[in-house]
Amino acid sequence: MRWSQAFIPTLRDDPAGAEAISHKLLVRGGFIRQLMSGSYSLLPAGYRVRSKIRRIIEEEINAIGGQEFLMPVLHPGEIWQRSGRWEIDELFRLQDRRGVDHVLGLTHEEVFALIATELRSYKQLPQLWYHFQTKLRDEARPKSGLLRVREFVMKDSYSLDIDAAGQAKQFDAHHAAYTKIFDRMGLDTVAVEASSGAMGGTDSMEFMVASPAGEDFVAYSAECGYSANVERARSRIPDVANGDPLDAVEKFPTPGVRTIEALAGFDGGASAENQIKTLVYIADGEPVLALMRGDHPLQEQKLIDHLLASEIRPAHDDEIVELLGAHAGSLGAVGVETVKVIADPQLKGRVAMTTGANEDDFHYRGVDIDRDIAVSEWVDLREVSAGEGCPNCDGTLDVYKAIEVGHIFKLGTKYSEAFGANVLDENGKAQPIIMGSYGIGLGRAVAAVAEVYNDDKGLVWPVAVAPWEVVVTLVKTDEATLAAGERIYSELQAAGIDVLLDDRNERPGVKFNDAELVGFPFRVTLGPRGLADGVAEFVARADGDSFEIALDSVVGHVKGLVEAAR
RNA sequence: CGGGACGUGGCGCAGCUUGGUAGCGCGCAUCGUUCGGGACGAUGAGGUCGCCGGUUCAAAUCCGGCCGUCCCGACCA
Repeated sequence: MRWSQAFIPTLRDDPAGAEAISHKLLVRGGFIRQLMSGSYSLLPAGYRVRSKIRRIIEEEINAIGGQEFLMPVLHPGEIWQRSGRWEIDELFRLQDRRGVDHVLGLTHEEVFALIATELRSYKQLPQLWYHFQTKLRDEARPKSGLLRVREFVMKDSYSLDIDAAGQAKQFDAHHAAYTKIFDRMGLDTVAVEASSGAMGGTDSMEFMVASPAGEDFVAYSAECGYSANVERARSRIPDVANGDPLDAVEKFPTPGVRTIEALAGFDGGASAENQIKTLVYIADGEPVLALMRGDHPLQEQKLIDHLLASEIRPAHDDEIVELLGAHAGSLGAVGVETVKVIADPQLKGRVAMTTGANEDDFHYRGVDIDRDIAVSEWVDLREVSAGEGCPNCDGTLDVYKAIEVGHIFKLGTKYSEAFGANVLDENGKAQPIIMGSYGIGLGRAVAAVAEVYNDDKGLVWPVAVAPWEVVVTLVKTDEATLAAGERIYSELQAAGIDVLLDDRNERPGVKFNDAELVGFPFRVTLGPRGLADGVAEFVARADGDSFEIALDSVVGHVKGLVEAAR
């Protein structure tokens, strides 16, 4: 391709309102343009990057036995009702001219499970099916350019097995393949324990790339390598000494006290670690009380995961009053028997605690959890913080921001049961197929690479995903330079290198700056000065070091570097 | 969904408080001089000032409604 005819609309200014580096640079470099909120057009350079990422994924999934499909994006609403996912807020629903419900797929478990009903025998398993297809999600808040969008292409694969051992094998194969895929893209990922959310299933792991533009928080221990999304992370914290127990709870007035801090500062109150925080949630329409130590934050996802709820929310004030008889700020679980009470294990064995009395402006002191509160379930609900102890070693946890670039799930039989995807086992008995699902969003992967590989001049693509591997920059477009450029350009092409010839009639500074903004890994510069001596200039974008190289050696040198880095 | 901000040539912005001629930088076109790190001069093209309504002799500017976009939070398979 010659730059004079290529559509690479570079911009001097950052797009208005953009914050994320990848967003700014992908727009400025002429890779993407926004169509509407959460929807981007890929321009030729952007599409080239995405295609290279797609190719890497395809190779690695084929290598573990994947068979490529292509499923529709428009689905009958009925299958989403059958799987129980019809109510998901992010689901785009629409009706055809007859008024029949349809949905735009936000993943493809339903459709693949439906095809899997054609499997008859355990002898046909295992299967590994995948496709690259557009997903549509009505996101509450699209943001950061390509990082969080409403329409994107995802590689999603689905494993089908007769038993848990088979599934574990395919799960591990994906784990290894994903590690390779991200490594080839130049991304340094950590696989972390994750919540499976409304996807269902038992186990899931997310592949995380550390980045300030990320939306997830990962807790990790440098000493043992423990890594978990804070939605799931556990930690070790010191025990708190109990105060002196009382024979019975004692109600006392606390006028105007509505918060943990206020009660801690109240004469006759209690420090935060000696308080029980009572949170009221509505989970799929049912109220539930979550009890935490006063100074501990609740991690909502842990509550969702435990309840297997598809939707939870804090209760509204009127619901709280109706349920407990008091407003938030005076709530407690003492004597509560009609509502499910879930307590964080940090409260286990605690006595002499203070909590709300379910009467405005009154609290109880001397609460003994085991004696006074009917805890239905003890569940870890606490969100960890940096500096706490690692649950697996003597080390300390750090917490960092990360981009989720891949997610792998063990789904179990949720979808196969919903669709009757069974096979006969060796005893002739029908068994539901055990499924796994595995996803990588292509656009987010492009953005993640851009987040990691950039500097103050622009993008710095790794060779394996660069839109073009080399740019041949002509400092002048006089006849001799143009001829030399054309010659090197066609030789590079013949050598199988992705090369762009910058034959634009622009000043050198403009060309150099554009080349750096777009982020070509290598640049070969030709000008009358060097040509007189039979040399070109060679520079690698990553380190910026340049040197002169004989014209005859250019192609060999570039070829060697590119092939080593692909 | 809660909070905040913004919407004016292709891009980035000023103008709005105090109503009256639509402006700047970049980009674009033509010509000339230049040209190994975002050149200079001259000429020129390009704008329903997000939309609808109201106030007014007169609205980019004041008022109301709506739409759109971004940021923070909530949420997020």
